[in-house]
Amino acid sequence: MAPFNFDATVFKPSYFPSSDVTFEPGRFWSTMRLGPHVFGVKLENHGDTDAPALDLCIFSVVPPDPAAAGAVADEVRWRFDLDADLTGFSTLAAGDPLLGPAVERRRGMRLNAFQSLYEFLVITVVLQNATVRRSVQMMENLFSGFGGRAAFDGRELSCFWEPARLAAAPEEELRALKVGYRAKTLLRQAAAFRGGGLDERELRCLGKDELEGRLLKVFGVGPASVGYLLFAVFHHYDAFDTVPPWEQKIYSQLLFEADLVPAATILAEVRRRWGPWRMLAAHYVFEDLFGRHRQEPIPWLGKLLRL
DNA sequence: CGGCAGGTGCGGA
DNA sequence: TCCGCACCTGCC
Repeated sequence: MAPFNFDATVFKPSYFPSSDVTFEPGRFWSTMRLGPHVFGVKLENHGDTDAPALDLCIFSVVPPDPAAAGAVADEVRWRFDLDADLTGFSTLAAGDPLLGPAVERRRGMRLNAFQSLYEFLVITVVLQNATVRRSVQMMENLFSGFGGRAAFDGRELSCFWEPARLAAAPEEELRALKVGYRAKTLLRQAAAFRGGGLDERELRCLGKDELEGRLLKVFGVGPASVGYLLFAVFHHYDAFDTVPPWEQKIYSQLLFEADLVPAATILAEVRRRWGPWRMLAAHYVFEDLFGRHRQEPIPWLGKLLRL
């Protein structure tokens, strides 16, 4: 679906770097695990924002059968939200002085979580109560302890592990990877997936409220993580019902030009301004801010980002 | 060296 | 339902 902005979709300035994905203008590489199989995925941009065209190349140790290749393609389509129709969103943005310029600069950007539900859950756990640098360190330690490496197309990237593999490890093995008290959470989550009690495909069909309830039952998932999951993994554009402490400071500046505004005030404001599009809108404003910060450092943001 | 970070589960009011 | 507290680790 047009408009589709390849570069703004595959590269999010606010995301922490991770060795399972890499990109350059017009190209994106990642590993993708589907059950026991690990694939290399390469995407190339062959169109432009108003006439999008993508080339997908799939790498594997043995040639994938058509069904497996189709499954990878379907996942790419879902994870980059390629079928999204953002017509209503564009109309909304046009009349908003904060959102408008951000959408103009990143027109056609989609949400992007190039991970499965289980994998993204691991990401939310390493984000908890940690600075960015430490999150990166924990994630990379987990890749080296439980994940693997896949070399394809002249690159070598990390890949995630199967939940069963991590679930079988003793807690000390995880603690040795410097994840601290998160070891218990990682073990319990992996065990939940090993048992097959959480089926991502099935969960995608649920409504937001029921889905949220199911996710909150997962050990280690609270209000902040569930918001990230609902938006990034399940594409609920309105999943902005909680503000984590560090984002509260950023939205206070963006929306009110103040140091710290109560969370409830921020939530009421984004509902009023952006309604059912509020998380997608916030995503645009956020990525635009971080993107501009990379080009030309924004002093107040620099102070908030503890590396 | 104590405080704190891109939260969460738990026990008690 | 709401609140206070502990929690790995590493930086400030």
